[in-house]
Amino acid sequence: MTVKHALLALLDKDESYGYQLHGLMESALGDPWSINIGQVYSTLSRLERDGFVEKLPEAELAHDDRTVYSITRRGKSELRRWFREPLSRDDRLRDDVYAKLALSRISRSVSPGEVIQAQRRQLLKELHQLTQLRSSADGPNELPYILLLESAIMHLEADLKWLDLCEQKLEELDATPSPYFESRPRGRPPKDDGSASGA
Amino acid sequence: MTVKHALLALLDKDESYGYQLHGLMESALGDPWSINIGQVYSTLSRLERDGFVEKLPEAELAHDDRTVYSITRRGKSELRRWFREPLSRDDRLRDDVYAKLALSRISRSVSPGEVIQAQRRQLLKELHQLTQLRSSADGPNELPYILLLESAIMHLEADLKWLDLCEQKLEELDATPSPYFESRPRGRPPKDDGSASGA
DNA sequence: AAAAAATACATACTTGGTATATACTAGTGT
DNA sequence: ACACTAGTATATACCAAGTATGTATTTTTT
Repeated sequence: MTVKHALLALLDKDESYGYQLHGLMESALGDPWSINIGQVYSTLSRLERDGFVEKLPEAELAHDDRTVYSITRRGKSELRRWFREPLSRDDRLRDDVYAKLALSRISRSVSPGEVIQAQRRQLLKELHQLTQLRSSADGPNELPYILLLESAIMHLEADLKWLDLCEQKLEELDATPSPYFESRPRGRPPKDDGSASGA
Repeated sequence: MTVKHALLALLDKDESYGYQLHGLMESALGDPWSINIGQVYSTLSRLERDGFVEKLPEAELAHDDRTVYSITRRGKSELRRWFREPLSRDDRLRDDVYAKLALSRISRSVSPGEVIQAQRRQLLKELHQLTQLRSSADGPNELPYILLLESAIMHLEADLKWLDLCEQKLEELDATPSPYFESRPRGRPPKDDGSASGA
């Protein structure tokens, strides 16, 4: 979703063509947002299909080897809509690490403790790297980049605190015998052969 | 990626079929991870293609209308690999809200302040909802779900703190006249017509 | 002049995800 | 008894996002 609107925003500032948009996007949003050049072209053609951008007539072009796009009225209104609409963070409830941890309790091919430890090592490594970057990024023009780093750092710290919480809670669990993470199908039971355990 | 390994983990516990796996996945990982049933089948066929799972021979089936899969040796080893390998969080550097904020400074069709405010309202709303859920989820069997909620809450709080930081930094910026978020292409300059400003 | 790098676009492919079509079974109401 | 609804079960078509690759031209470097 965001790539689409990033291109719209860039085109809202000035008409442009695929290759240039690719560079603009990287310089506007930084390395982590630099996308595959091919994606620029496919996204542009989808935007054109939906009437958000249009090709400049060739007559106005200085170079026949470039396909220059400009934003349309529909595109501008879509962009405004996107800007005003806040982004939902409910995808935070679909966390990969959580899933892995939960699955590790089911599958027994690895212990949750191991998963937590390995994950913590990784997070500490990444936190270290980001902190390095953060302290070396001090130029006055780097404010946006610094804000991005701060964001990532804050979330990494939250991840680490959460791992501690998990470890603690799981220890409490292991002390008691009750079976958590019990997993059984919701619907009709497996019906192996017509035998025992009928409701 | 995770859906693939979730199915592997479930099959590692016990052989199963698509429809059942769908239910198992929901009861093991909770609502936010409940996926479209169609995705189970396409993921299973990809897993089969890659040799991670295989269909049970029909002879062993009690019901000819079910396609039961079991995990293979390759599948088990892939699963172990995934469990031991920590997940990278470097995608935290590709934050949608950050991108939106940066783009809002470029496009001028909306002010960064507005974006921050709208986003904060949204986050507060979501935080409220999660806090409600958190306090009503107190059954002993809900520990995993509680951990998930805690995680989401912690990250929402980080988001909110980050928005405050942004607001503050942007105010400092607006007080000074220097042009941040300057965006120019990296490569060859636009070459409009063969005229001024040649290198 | 030749080699390397940058510019520019397009297409094929993979993956993740949604929507939809189909068919069968079991229970429920009238 | 009949229709309706809900549940079980699979498969396919479709779309969007993203990667890899192919190709051609131009500019810069050696």
